[in-house]
Amino acid sequence: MHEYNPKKIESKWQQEWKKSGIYQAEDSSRKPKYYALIEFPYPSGDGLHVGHPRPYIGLDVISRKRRMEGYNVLYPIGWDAFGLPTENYAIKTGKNPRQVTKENTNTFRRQIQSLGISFDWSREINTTDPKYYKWTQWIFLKFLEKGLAYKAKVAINWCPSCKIGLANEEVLTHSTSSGQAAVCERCGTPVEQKEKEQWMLAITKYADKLLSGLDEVDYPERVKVQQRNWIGKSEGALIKFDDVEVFTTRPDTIFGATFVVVAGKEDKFTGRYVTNPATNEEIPIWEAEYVYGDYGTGAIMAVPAHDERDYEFAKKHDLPIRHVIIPKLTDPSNPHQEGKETIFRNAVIVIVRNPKTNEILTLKWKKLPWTTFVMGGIEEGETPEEAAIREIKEETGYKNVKIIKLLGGPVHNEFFATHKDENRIAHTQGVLAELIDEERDEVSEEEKYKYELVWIPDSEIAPEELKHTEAGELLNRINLDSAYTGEGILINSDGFDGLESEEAREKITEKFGKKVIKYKLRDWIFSRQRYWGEPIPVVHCDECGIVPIPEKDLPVTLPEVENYQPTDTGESPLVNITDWVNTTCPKCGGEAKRETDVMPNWAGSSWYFLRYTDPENDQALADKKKLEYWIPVDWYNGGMEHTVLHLLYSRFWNKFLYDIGVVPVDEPYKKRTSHGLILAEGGEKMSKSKGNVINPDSIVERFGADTLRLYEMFMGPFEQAIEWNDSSLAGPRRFLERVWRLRGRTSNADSRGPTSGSEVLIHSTIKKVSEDIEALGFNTAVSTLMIFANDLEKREKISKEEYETLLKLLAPFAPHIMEELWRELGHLDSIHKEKWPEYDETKLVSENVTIVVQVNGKVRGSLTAPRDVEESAAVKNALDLPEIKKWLGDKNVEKSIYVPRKLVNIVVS
RNA sequence: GCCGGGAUGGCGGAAUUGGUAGACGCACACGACUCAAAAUCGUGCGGAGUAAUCCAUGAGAGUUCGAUUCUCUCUCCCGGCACCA
Repeated sequence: MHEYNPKKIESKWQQEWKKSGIYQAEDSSRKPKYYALIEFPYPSGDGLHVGHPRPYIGLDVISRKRRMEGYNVLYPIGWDAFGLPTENYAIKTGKNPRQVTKENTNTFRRQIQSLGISFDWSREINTTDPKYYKWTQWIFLKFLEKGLAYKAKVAINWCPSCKIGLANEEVLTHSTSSGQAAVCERCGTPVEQKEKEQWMLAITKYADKLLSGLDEVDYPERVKVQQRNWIGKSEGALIKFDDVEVFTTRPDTIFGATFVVVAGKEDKFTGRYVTNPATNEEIPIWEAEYVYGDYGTGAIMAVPAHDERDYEFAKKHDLPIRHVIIPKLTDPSNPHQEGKETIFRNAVIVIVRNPKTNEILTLKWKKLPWTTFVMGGIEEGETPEEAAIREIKEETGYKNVKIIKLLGGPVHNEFFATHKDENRIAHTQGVLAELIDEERDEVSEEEKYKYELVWIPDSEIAPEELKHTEAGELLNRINLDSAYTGEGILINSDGFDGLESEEAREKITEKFGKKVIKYKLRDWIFSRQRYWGEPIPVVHCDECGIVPIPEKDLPVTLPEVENYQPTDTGESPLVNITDWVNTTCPKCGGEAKRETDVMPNWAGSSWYFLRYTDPENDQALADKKKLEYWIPVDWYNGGMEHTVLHLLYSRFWNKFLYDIGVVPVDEPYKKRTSHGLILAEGGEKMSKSKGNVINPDSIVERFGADTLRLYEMFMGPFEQAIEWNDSSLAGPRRFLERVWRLRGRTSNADSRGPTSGSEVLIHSTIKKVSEDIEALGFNTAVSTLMIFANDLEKREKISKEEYETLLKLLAPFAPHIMEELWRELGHLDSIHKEKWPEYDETKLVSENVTIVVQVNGKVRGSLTAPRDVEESAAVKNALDLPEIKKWLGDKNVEKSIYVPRKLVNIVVS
């Protein structure tokens, strides 16, 4: 038999597959459809590196398996080719961006095709093709028509190096020694704010739909969390403090609002007073940086008792703190009882500390199983501090104590007082006190009789040993200097006292303000003042204003230009192409100028998955029937870096197109997964500038595409970042060679089925490989196949059926070599059209099982027994094993544990 | 600071309704074949110990007959958010 020569067979089968078109999706088929999608690449001048194909191979394995399972699969590819790097490269080299794009896509195409990915190349698209961007422009006009595209003067993030405005999503915040710096995502230059007229897309109108849609899709939780964070929805109230309107999510705390804070630069407010509409108090307006001018109303009501930032601010400027929300506790062992009277009282709990010994005073009750702190009711007209001092004297006799501080606000505690047979609600104020000296008076006989005093070192105080439900909360507060930001019961809130936060929010909002929903999400700045993008298809006419280009005149194509340099004024280089700019108004026929801004590079990728269903259509972005057949995408894999950019934008566009009746479903992607990056050896990202890029061409040259594919699937968990390791490629290559050589053992074996002993292995292999592939466990799927092949290798004869099963299971991973071996076995048609192997559930377990024997939980031996062996027999056999007897000696067998088919544990003492 | 995810041999990594830790592969060592080398095949390969055996899944505690897996505390690493009222 000849040697395994990947170079020869890989190009042979690639040509063969191309000729027969076996990976082309059918637009009408009786088979169920499956749409697998990867993020189409940006064809940069650097060419492909070994990280690019990882997702392509992953979904290729899925796609190939799906075809074998009888699906009509669409697995397309194209080029996301508009954008800055190409334009900058073109400027630098004096080439035309169109030409650069063509060269780059040729390189990428050749490289990807050398890997034998089962893309349907007949549907290849390119966002820079006028036949494609005609429809990008068409969608823009629909946005315009529906009022979702508009022009606005906004402060944009301007990158002085790229000379381009950036969307919020394209700006990174970096921590620096001097605080936070906003920098350009692409080049790292600090961004400047620049006021400019910009085209905007009203993505905020879709904020709620983008949020609620997440509930029905199968995305990784962290992707959903990131999108939710980015949208940043919060429900609250707008409330007027005279002419200052504030936004708050906690209207339930309004009675604690002791001042108002406005964002900086709001000079007209500072030094003034406004009325708190709830308390009718005059409260001051302060100005602080922690309030943002561009969120909410740019003003807040400050509730220092219940907001950390307000609390810090109030402490610093000595502003009043009023507690209006108190935590609600109930005693789980003594809950309120039905039909009993409920008694309310205000109380103090006093934590008395002796600073000399660092001990805390507790009272150990004599007739009751309680340990408590000093405590008692607050009497009419008494402050909590006064009540505390009085109770200390009465209960302990200590004469000289001082109050250190109140422990935050009161706590609401509900319990049933067994000794009094009544329900109690106590609002308990924690007080911290210290002994000045240890001088004591005698306490009354009555008090002496009730309890003894026990001093406990403060490090040993255990809240669960104290009777008070609120003990833990109060002890925490000793060292805490902060606001209570949780929810609870309202106090000091006039007619709202006793309500819980949630109900109070409703009622207070109703009375003093109005309900409102705010988002962090901003409208999408859609203009770029560059050349290499889709022209925004409108003209500016002195008579008619902004006029859209009629649909029949689309696309508005980019003019050929000599000079692409961006301008320092921030205008597009297109403004200088007067031939192109000067045109006539489609409405009045008068003179008009074309819009010179182009779209951001996110535009083309926001709808490309729709175009694959019908890439040549010149009457619509895609035929409606085809969209109905193919959309939604069943499985979309892409990088985490696109979670709040591309993924959010394309969901937005799809929802819009759904609303205007163009696409059939509102969520474009049923399932989303993400792959981990492949890092250079040493753990750094691969980049041309670092010179650590590994080109797949060299790997294909040395090992072959099948080895590269297999290695990328085997190297580690698909979703995790992993370092490239050149020497590890040898393993997958050797494995393929072994599979190649195994064919020699099958030639004379005409026995059909596997022998009974190997049946368990083959069925469990099929099961595990099938399941692992679905769960992105490609690495363990491959190792399972290696185990299977290793087992076959040890046998003298291999049945054809077993060998063919191995080939079929490996076909999605290493398609060329498996095709070759398959044909060598005499098959006339492709292995990739074969049926995916199925397993028989009843053949997954063997007659005999190995049972591990432990003594006191440590493995000391094993035995073989029939799989349905009785517990008593298993234990008896275990006890009879010589290696077990050794461990038992004359010890007493206390008990045994039997896990069926797995383990016996003998417990001795 | 808050929210996720993670830490297992020299290396990549397996194993979780708690049940033989280190599958599979890389590297390495020794042996066979060879004049020799490569390739291939075989054996070994967490640490200590001649061995019996003991120790070992970031650290410490707990629950359990039994813990990489569950609970608590802590350390470090990665990702996201970061005054959003």
